[in-house]
Amino acid sequence: MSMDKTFDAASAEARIAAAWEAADAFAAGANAKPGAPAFSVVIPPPNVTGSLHIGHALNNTLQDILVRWHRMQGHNTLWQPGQDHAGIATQMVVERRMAERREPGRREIGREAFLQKVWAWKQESGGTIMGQLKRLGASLDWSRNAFTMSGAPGAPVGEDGNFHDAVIRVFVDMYHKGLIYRGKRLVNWDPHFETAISDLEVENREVPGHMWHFKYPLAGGETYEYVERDADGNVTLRETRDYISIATTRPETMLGDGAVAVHPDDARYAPIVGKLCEIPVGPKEHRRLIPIITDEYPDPAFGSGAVKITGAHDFNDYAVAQRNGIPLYALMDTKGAMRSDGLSYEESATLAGQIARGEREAGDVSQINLVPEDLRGLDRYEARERVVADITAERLAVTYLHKSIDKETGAEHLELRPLVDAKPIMQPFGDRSGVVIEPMLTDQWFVDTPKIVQPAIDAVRDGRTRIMPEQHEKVYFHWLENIEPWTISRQLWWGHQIPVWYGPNFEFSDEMPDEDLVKEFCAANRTDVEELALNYYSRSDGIERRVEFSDELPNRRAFGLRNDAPGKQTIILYRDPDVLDTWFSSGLWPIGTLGWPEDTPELRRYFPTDTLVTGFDIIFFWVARMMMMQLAVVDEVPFRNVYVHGLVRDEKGAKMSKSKGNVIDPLDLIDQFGADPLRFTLTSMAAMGRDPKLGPKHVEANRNFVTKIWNATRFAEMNGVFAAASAGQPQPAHTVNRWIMGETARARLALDEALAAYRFNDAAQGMYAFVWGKLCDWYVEFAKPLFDGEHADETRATMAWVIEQAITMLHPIMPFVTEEIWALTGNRAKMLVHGDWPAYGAELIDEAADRQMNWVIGLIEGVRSARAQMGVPAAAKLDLIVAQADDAARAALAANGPLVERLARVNPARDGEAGRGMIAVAAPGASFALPIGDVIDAAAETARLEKALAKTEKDAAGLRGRLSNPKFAQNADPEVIEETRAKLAELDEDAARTKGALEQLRSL
RNA sequence: GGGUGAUUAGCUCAGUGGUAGAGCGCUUCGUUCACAUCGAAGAUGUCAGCGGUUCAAAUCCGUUAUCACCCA
Repeated sequence: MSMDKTFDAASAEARIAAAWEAADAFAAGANAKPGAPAFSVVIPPPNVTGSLHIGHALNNTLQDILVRWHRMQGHNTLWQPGQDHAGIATQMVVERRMAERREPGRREIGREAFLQKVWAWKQESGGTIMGQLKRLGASLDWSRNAFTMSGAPGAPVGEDGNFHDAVIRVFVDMYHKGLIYRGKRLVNWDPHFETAISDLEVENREVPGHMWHFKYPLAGGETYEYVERDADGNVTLRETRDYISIATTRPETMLGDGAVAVHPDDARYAPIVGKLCEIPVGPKEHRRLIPIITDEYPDPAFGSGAVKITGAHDFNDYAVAQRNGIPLYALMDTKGAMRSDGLSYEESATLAGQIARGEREAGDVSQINLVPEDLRGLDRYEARERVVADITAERLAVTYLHKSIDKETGAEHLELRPLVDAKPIMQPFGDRSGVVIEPMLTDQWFVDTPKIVQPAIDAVRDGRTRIMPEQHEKVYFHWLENIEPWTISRQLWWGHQIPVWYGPNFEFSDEMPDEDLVKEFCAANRTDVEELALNYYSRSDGIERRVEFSDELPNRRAFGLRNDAPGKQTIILYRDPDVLDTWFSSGLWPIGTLGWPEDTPELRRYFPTDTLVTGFDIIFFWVARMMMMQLAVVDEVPFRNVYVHGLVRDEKGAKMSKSKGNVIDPLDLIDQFGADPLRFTLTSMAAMGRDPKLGPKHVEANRNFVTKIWNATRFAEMNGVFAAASAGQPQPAHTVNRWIMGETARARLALDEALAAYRFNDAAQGMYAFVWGKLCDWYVEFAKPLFDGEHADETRATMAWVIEQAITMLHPIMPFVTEEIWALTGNRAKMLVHGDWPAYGAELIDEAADRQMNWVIGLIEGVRSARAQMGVPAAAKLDLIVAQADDAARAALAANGPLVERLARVNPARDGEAGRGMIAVAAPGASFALPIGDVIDAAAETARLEKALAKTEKDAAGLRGRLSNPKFAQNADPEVIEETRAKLAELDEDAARTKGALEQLRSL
């Protein structure tokens, strides 16, 4: 057998991955020792439409390290894979595909047929990311692959999991506990997908916008004195006004204004609070009047200090409207166009006027449509232009005087222009659709999060779940402590349909608002619903009633009842057409993937899970919701640790984005360098609380690390190291071998400590320093002269062991190359993926060997440095004259002579005197001289030594100053004082030797 | 506006109180059979500024500046 010069990642990775899979190496409980503790991790389920990006690569590398580490320790390990069904994204992908194929649209083919197409798509293309994770080396238990829509009605064979049952069961339970309710509230509405979305699916971005300033005339031509003052109270403006000035970025919503609000302390508007003003849009004859009210919300320093209140189209305004009993007039339809339904503008304006004057209770205002006929059906942006144009034409825009000079006549020209500020404004965008989100007043289902939030807060406060790094706990608490109800209904087809059926309300009255005319029945299936319904509809009125299900949404005022014959009625129930937010199902991921609501062995063994590894961007989306849901449903935390990693950025620290074109595809990096270097790079950058900045350079550097350890193994193999090796831990006699075993133990201790603390970067960098800096740079070099001597056997055994230990410890980070080396270097009973994690520690550290080898390394470095600085040709072999040496130094030299000779390129040491033509090298307890011939440049040697002396003396002076400070002696740790003394003594000795060498140089 | 974090070598970053490190890059040298995807040697720092606590501060506290992210 002989090894190639480099590790061929491309061919080896596929082969090794196949071998792992064939051996079921990643199955739950694989390699578990009897009675071993469990270790379980659930993957943050990637989106079924997704493909692997660099963030997934980081996230899954870190999880894989933890999982492989525990599995090798013999723990009963499960890493649970799966995907979520991504309601909006998937529906979008499938609809787009249907359009590309010129197939009839979703509404034409109907819900059931559409869902079949989604399932077909899922089975065909939904597994992309899972295959990509395999390329990364992720050791997930693929046999347990889960899906948040598994087991839903219509799911094809092979998709028959339990997840649907779990989701429905939770909804029904929470409904009956009063934790889920239906209501009309302002929600984020995506006009593109025509569905509600949660606030977390909204991205607020600053975009260029405009601020218009308009005059709302006071009712009946009233006037008031408007006074503005500066900070000192001096009047800066005083004028009589017959209007109040309003600033807005959304003029089209003026049509739905219910009031104008000013701050209660704002003296400028005090004279007109409580009066009515006129909205300056719409047909002149039906101008609406709205009240001027006070509320804490307006900021007197912002704009004019007066704010128009459009409760149905702005979240802040909604709150003001709620506080002050201002009606909410909806202006738009589901596509974000101006409404065309409901009453005529004239009727609507009349009713609204009566409400504003207090002549009429607001009540249900849903039929009131305050969009003038000429604007109905227009897109919201067209409507905006029209409104602005109309107001400007009517001279009700606030204006400023624009001065220009006619170039030809030189005449000064004054003109009033409308005041429009171009300025950046924050706008909400749908994170999937990219269109501007419209706050909309709609009927939706909500989780009453304030009712279930406390256990999730407590669990982190009392440490049952730990979030790392700690700073993210603050984010978690802050969000949960200010939590809003969670909108969980979506106006989509792909998802878990809400298990609520509607029938007629038998307690209705004519005054009831529409939504109370229905009776809700919530149950997991039709049988249960039928029972609930029959229970409700059985009256002692002698009429026999049966229940029928329908998908048709009946007319609300006459629905749900059919008289079949005298004394016989059929109640028609229809199901809520909406589906649940994908995150509602993902929130149940830990229990759902383990088989809940069944009481499965997996649930008992692996729940609660150990560690959740995730990005900070989904702390709210996911971590907080899983905490709330699991605690609400099974009264247990879903995981004990949450490790939050950073966001992978490009080399310059910029966020990766398609539009910037700086996206790094992990699969490209794997193709180019291999999965191991990518994994190692991401790991070494995963410092707690920092964002890794990744460039191909880094990956290349770590590919070289793979090559390095590969070649160290190749060297060992060429020297018969593995042929001779016997299994087990060697007990060598030679200092070099004893030393490297101690270094191996140190590496093991540091690695386990780092991994236990989730300090992935320390784990990777520690192994890098050990393998390259200790094993390759020194041990392999030291071993070369030993392969022929009396210590040849033990050196081979030690090298075999050290390499085996190194690849074992590196396996969690770099599974492929280590598995390959494992197979090439021995007849193994099992694969390295199931290798035994080492447990040795400090007992392998031989302090004497340590001291001796560090002395040897120091001497070799001293000689090399002196040679290089004095320009001695690299090939020249010098004599090594021992001018002076203590016993320890002599012993070290005697034991390691051949090593020093080889690595420092010197002849065997001999005693002698330093003299002409020699350069000086000092080591602890010894002085050496190296004759380099008569051509020595005395000036250069003097300069070299003086430079070294200056540094030593400077360091020594610092230490001396510290030691001579009485307060230091008084306050510092005795250990620290002792260390400082020892260090100073060493420096003094070093300085003395160098001085001696300098004197000698001068005297010659 | 509020919150959080960052600021350390040319670059990317480690460094939780004892006098500063790594990788990459750079300079010089090197075909001795593990590796040129390598080796040896070398240069490079007001640890953002200011103030404080301490025997001792990159590290703790305050403050300023700049940048980034999150939330309004």
